[in-house]
Formats: sequence, structure tokens, C-alpha cells
Amino acid sequence: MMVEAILEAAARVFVKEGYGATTNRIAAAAGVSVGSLYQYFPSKDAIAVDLLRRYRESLVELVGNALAQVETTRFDVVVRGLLTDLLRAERIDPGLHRVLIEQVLRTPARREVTGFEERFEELLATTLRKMGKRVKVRDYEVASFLLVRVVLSVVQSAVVDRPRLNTPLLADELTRLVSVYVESGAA
Amino acid sequence: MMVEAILEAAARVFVKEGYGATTNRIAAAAGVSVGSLYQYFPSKDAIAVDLLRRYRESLVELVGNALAQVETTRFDVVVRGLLTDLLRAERIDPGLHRVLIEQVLRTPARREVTGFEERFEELLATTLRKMGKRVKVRDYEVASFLLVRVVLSVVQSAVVDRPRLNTPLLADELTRLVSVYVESGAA
Amino acid sequence: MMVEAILEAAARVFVKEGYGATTNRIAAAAGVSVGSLYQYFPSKDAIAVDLLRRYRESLVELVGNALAQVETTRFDVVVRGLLTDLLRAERIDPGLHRVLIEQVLRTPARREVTGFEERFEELLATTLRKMGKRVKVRDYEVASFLLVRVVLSVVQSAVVDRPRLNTPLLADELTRLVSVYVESGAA
Amino acid sequence: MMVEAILEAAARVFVKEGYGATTNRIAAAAGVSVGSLYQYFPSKDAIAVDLLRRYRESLVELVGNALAQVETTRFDVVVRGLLTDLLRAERIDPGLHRVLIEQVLRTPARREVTGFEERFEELLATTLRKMGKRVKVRDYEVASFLLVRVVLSVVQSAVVDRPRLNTPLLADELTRLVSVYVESGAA
DNA sequence: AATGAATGAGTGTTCATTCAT
DNA sequence: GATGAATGAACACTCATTCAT
Repeated sequence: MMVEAILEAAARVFVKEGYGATTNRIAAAAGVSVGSLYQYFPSKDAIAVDLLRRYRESLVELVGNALAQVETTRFDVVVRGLLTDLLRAERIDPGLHRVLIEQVLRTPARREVTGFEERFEELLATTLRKMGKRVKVRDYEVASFLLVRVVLSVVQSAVVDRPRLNTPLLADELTRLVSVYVESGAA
Repeated sequence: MMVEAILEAAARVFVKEGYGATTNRIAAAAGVSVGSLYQYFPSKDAIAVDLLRRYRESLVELVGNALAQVETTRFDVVVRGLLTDLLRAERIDPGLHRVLIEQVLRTPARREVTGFEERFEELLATTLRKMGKRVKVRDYEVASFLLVRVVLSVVQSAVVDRPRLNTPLLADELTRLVSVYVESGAA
Repeated sequence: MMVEAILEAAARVFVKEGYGATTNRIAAAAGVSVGSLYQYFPSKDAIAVDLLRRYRESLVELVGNALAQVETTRFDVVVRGLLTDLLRAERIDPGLHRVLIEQVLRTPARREVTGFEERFEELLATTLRKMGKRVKVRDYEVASFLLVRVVLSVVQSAVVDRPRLNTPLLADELTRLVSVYVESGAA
Repeated sequence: MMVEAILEAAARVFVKEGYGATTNRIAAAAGVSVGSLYQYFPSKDAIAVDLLRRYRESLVELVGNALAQVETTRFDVVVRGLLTDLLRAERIDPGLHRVLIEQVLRTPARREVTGFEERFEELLATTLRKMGKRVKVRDYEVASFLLVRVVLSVVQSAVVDRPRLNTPLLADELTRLVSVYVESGAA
């Protein structure tokens, strides 16, 4: 569909040229005229917002599925599996993610972004509560905030800035960091 | 001095309006004419590069000082102190940081940025090695990468996105996360 | 067409305001937006280059036609006819010519200009050679160089600087100057 | 003196960079501050006007001296001598001449330029009249106009555009062109 | 619905000129 | 006088957006 074509083209072009990419270039990359682009999106920003929303939704689903397993599986195994998924380069394009967040934050739609990470935190807080005694954490809200940032930023950096370190060892270590924090209890 | 005034104004304006802020607006905010701005900086990008360099230098100093204490002080106390410093809003403006990194990455000066976090990692890896048996980590390079990202991103998010959570409790928990990871050994 | 409109407007505006004329002003004079101007011409210089090329082509044609008659017509009659054509103000706008040459010379397209007068000289040298004994000249190349400059500069000055002298008498005298030089032989 | 230094520097810089050369550059080339430049010249245009005036005065003197010999010397010899002088590259810098004329013409001081060539014509017309029967020309004014343009433009082109042709032969031929026109009488 | 030529406000930057020292 | 830091109007050019076809 045309909307799809535009969104895909925009993703490609934003990654390659940054948010400075022109709408004409995006339209061309989509094999479509600018006019058509504006038929479906009221502005360039709207494309970014949409792209970000879609991206977010895929992540929410991913994380939701992983955390659902927590009742039947060891926590570190769940974390390890989630990390593997997140690190799969095709599913998460953090260069794009960075650009989109950066831009959407300047937009009236900025709640779109902030609400985004809040949803992860809620998901995680709920999970931690469900885990009961296995979790030794002083404050579920703070712990969730911490862990969401930790995981997202490390995953992002690993893919974008240091592909050399993007190895199973990294996933193992990040798994250990998360598990040990959740399960070892306050000093 | 005029260079200072321009840099301070640029920081303010970039934070408020993003990198799209015009040089004319920056000059006005500095109480200076555009012409003067260009007397001291050859381009808008040059302002961003300079701002980033200064910011980076202040952080490197901060982190260096903190880690130097590791030989005479308990690790978690050192971490806790460093976090307190980093979280002090005036010393670290992460909104600006984000904008600058984003932009400078599109510049021939991009090594300026990438080298930046590598220096933190080296500093930390050296420190961990010096700590000897107290550290139970499988790979110093990976651990340093992980910890630098973790700390910077949490600190950044805490100040920018969730000032409500920017409390002593958050610093305590982040301290625990770091310490427990470093000292608890592989599972 | 839009290209025509822009070119005509540019010619008018360059003549009135010199090459300092702004692209916005040119666009306005063409009843067009700046954006459109840049849709068709990549730069201000490109407009000048194009204007010069067109102008040149019209002159080359004019001169070529005139000189072709030399085999069947007396030389002074040919010259006289060519001068009449050149002096017709609408066909040759030497004020513009001056501006364009001056500017295009600072451009990578400068060969456009220098090649221009060389073509006249070649045309003339060929013609003089064809005229055989009627021509008493020591060096065809030098003579052509001389005559091309003489004719162009006098025509130009007559139209631009001294319209009062732009009379049949002037054309007669210039015809005589040229003919007598070509036909009278070295002293 | 400072005025001299500025004028010389301006000449050098205009030749090298065109009239776009900045006043700061001119001042620097003169080893002087911009401020001082403006102490002596009210504007950049004023420098051009002054430069042109001086240049013109040196030429007027040159031509005047040459034509004065006409009473005691053969006309073609006088012409030949004058051409030699004019072609001496150091005395006549036609690149500069071109730039200056171009610019001064856009200035309220434009009479400075047009008056310039009129003086040559008057000088020449007077000379031709004094030569009496040796001159066979239908109209002194027209002839002077013609000859002044012819000589100046050929000299200028020879030095600027075709240094290869700037030889004794060229001067000989131009001398012949002028002499033959003046002395051969209407057809 | 689709097109893409046309628009024009807005950008980074330059440079003639001023004026406090 | 001399200086040169400071000024700011003006420029070439870009690009998100519109709208006649």
C-alpha cells in the first residue's frame, strides 16, 4: 500500500541522511510523488511520529511476549531471550530510533515518545510484582525505570556504536547485570 | 568574554529549539550580532563541536577524579559520589548533550564524539583492573562498555525525562546495580 | 515558457542593476518565484552562462550569414550589411554583453567566453583566405583578431556610450576603415 | 603615504580577486587597518573612482605627448610609438581597467568614465584638424570616436585575451590600419 | 486519487561600514 | 590618527508545502 511504501522509504532515507532528508527525496524513494505523500501525511513530522508509533508498537509486543513467560521460566532465561530478540538488527534499527525520538520530541506529539517508555516501565513493574519473593528490590517504579533505560541504551549502543561488542558474551553479561540486580536484594 | 557568551547562549538555545535554532537567534540570545558570532566561529557546526568538546572535558575530569579514589575508598561509595556529581543538573545538561552528539555525528569532527565515550571506557577498564580480586567480571572491556552506557543513560534519562524520579533513592539503586554487578561474580 | 521568462527578466535586470541584481529580484521581474528560478537554473551564474551562450549563438549565426555572401558580393557591401545588422539595437544588447562576459569570466564556464570570440576570428580568417588576391594582409590570424575587436568594440560603444553617433555615417566610416585595411595592402 | 599604499593594494587585489574583493582584504594588503582605509576613502566605490581617475590621467598624458609630435613627425611613426607605449604591460593594466570601468559605471561618478574617453576623442580630433590635408576623413568627430575605440580595445584585448599575439607585428598592423584609414580618403 | 511545477518564508553566511578605545 | 572588534542588512539558495491539472 502507499502508506507502507512511504513509511518504508522514509525509514531508509532518515537512516541514511538524517531528519534533514527532504520530503521530495522520501517521495522519490517510495516511487511516489510528493503530492501523494501529502495526501497521506499532513507533514514531515507526521511521518516521523507514525514511524515511531509503529516501531514502538512492535517493541511493546516483543517485550510483552517475553515478560509473559516469567511465570513459567527462570527470570534470567527470559531476560536472555528478550535481549537476543532486541539485538536482532533487522527488528530494531536504533539509528532510526535515535533520529525519530530526537525529532518527535520537538513536536506537539512529544507525549508519543515519553508515553512510550512509560509503557515498558509499567509492563516491567507489573511483572516484577508478579514475581513476588524472587525479586529483592526496594521500589518497583524506580527499579523498572532503571532497568528499561539500562536495557534499551545498551542494546542501542551495542548495535550502533560498537558492533564489535555485539556478541553473545555481551548479552550474557547484560543478562547477569539485570538478574543479579533484581534477585540479590538490597545491601 | 564574547566566546563564552556565544557558547552559553548557543547551549540555551539548542536546548530550547534544537539544532534547528538559527545563528541569528543564537547571536541575539548572546546579546551579540551575527557578524560577531562568525568572527569567533566559522560555522554553526563549529559551535556545536566546541560545546561538545567543553562538555566532554568537564565530564572526563569529573569521572577521572571519582575513579582515582577507588584505591582508598569502598567501590560503592565511589560510585555513589560520582552519581551525585553527575546528577547535579548544572554540571551535566543531557538534553544539550543529546542534541550535540546527534549533530556532531554528521560533521567531519565526528571522531570528537566517538572518542568521547571510549575514553570513559578506558578509564573504567583501567580502574577495574586495578581493583584486582574485588572485581568479578568476565571481560573488562565488555563490562566497561556496559557500565558506561548504563550510568550515562540512566543519569541522562533521570534528569531529562523523569525529574520526579531524580531522588537519592534512584542514586542508591543505581549504585547497588553497579556494585552488585561488579562485585558479585559470574553466576 | 518559464525558462524564457526567467532569461528575459534576467537580461533586463542585469542591464539595469548589474550582476549584483538579486535572484529574488530577477524572479520577481519574471513574475515567478525564486523557487521556480532554481528549478530551472542551478545557480545565478548558470543564468549568466546561458544568457551568454544564447547571445553568442545569435551573433555567430548573424556573422556567418554575412560572411557567406563574400563570394558573390563586394566586400565593403558585405561589411556594410553586417554592421547594419549588428547595430540594430534589439539584436545586440552590448550593455548586457559586457556584464555577462565580465561575470562569466569568473566562472568555471570561462571557456564559453573565450571560445566565443575565437570562433569569429576563425570564421573571418577563413573568409579572408577565400577572398584570395583581393585581400592584402600580412597575417590572416593577426588581421582577423584586429578586425573582430575593432568591429565589436565600435559597435558596442556606439550603441551604449554614444547613441548620438550611431548613424549611417558611422557605419559608412567603419565600413571604409575595414575595407581599406583589408584591400589596400601593406605599406 | 597611506593613500598611495591603499591605492596600490586595491589595484593588486582588484586584479587578483575582482571587485568582489573585501575592504578588509585591501586594507590588509596595504598593511593598514580597515579603519584607516575609511579615514581616507568614504567607501569602496570611492577607491575605484580614484584608481580610475589616476589611471586615466596617466593615459591622457601619454596620448597627449604622442599626439604633440604630429607636427614634426610622420603620422604612422607617431601612431606606432604610441602603440608601443600603450602596450607596455606595466603602464596599462587592462584587467584592472575593465573592472574599474564596469564598477564605476554603476556609481554616481559615472561621468568620470564617460568623460574619460571623450577627452581622448577631443585630443585626437584637434590633432587631426591640425594635420590638414594629410587627413582624408569625412567627419572629425566620427573618425576620432572610431579610432579611439579601435586602439583602446585592440590594445586591451591583445594584452588580456591574446598575449600570444602581442607582438611587433600586431603593433605594425594596427598602425597600418589606423594610418591607412586616416590618410587614404573616402572611397 | 495522483502528480509535480510552483511557491516563498526562512537559512547560514558575508562584508561594507562604524565607533569605542 | 590608527585600530579592529562589532554590526546588521543583504544575499544566494533550500525545502516543506500547496494546488491546478
